[in-house]
Amino acid sequence: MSRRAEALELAVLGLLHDSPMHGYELRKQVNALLGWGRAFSYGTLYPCLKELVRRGYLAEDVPDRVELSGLGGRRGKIVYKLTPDGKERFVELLGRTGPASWEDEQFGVHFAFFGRADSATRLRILEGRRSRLQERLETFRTSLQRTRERLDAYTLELQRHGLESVEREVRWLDGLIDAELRDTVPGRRPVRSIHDVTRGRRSRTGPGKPPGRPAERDAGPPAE
Amino acid sequence: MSRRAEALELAVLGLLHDSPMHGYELRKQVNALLGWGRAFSYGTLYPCLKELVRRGYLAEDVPDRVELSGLGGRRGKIVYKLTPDGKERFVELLGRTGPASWEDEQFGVHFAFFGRADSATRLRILEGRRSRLQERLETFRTSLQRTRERLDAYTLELQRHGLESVEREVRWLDGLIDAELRDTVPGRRPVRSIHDVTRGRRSRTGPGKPPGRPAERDAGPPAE
DNA sequence: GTTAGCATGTAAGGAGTTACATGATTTT
DNA sequence: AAAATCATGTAACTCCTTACATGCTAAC
Repeated sequence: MSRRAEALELAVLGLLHDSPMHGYELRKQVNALLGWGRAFSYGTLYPCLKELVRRGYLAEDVPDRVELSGLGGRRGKIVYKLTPDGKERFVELLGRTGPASWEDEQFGVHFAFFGRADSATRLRILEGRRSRLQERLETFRTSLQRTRERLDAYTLELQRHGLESVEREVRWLDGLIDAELRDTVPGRRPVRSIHDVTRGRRSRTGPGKPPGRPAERDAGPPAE
Repeated sequence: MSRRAEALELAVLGLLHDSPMHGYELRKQVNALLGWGRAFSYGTLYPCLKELVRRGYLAEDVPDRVELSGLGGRRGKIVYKLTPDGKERFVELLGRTGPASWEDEQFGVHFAFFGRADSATRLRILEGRRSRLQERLETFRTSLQRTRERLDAYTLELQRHGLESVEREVRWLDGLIDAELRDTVPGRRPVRSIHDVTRGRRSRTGPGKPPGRPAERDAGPPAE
């Protein structure tokens, strides 16, 4: 089973946990959750639902239109909902903190359901993702350094922009990790607002920059 | 042929235009160009090279190890280079400004070779991409507005972050478009530095997109 | 002399989309 | 009553990766 398919499973379980739905509606929600280029087609979703039913994680609510047998086959909304086994499965998937959970395909779904995970899980995934991105950054930077001379302005600008995007995401993660630590380590206050957090303190890498600055630009590539 | 495969073709032609290479080296360069999650495997690259040779766009430089015939088959670096037909093909692909050129799969490659395209092409692609992203933004925002109430802090933060990233890319494009206009419309100075441009003026959301609006030709398959 | 990286290829298989088939319900 | 959208499904196909097979060349 691919990482993407696992992401789909988690998304389906998580969304149906909230409220039962039929496939058509579910697809829209899943795709909204996964965002932009991660959309799934019906050809993927329906078979996946069938499989989850087969494994006992979902139950189908077929509207009682029994009488119409004989022809065609039933055509009516099928509402899916989680079984107790499904809820168990959801919790199990939610608690997984291996590399898969912070790769591109799955990080988003895991994050979306962070509200139902415990703080330790959140922290492991956030930190895993951060170091994954930093790794990516390093590969990027070194390979850029080797070829910098031979690149024209546009290619260079493309690389620079890519680099900046990843750097930005690292800083975002820094903020979230900070918040996670602040909220749990000292006094165990519940998470209340994540919003102000992203422009709170950051930089767990250095002393610098007291709070306040809206962080609009900056981030020049590494000094050197 | 998929959009991704077209991106690969353009990348291969563009990189070999600069300097002949063998497959192994080429793969690294291609993947560096396409960046992060867009990497291709040998299973894709080698057949692609063969195909481009078959179509007459590439020529193989097999080192003259002729004598060793009979057994195994040749094992030596095969250096690929562009044929005149290949150069023509590159220019043709480079000049294409249809929807495909600004979708996620291909925008990056097109941008990387902007140095060899004319300003009109650059402008069409940049504007096409910008309006594509703005479209995405709008879908996002409206669907967010409908569901905002029922989302918890983490889901909301994920959406907010996604939105911000796209907004950021739009502003980046604004800067590039501005630069393109400044450099070509008034006095035809050559492009010199793209770097300072990204923090130039922005806000192009008003009524007037000055020059020719992006033409909707060459039939992209409708999104949904 | 053996590991590690360079280098080329291919066959099998998986994952997911497209295109189609069908029909219900709502809107115009 | 037509059009649009909601809704469910499946078979064929495409693209791409994985895993394997082969052998060269440099370093340790």
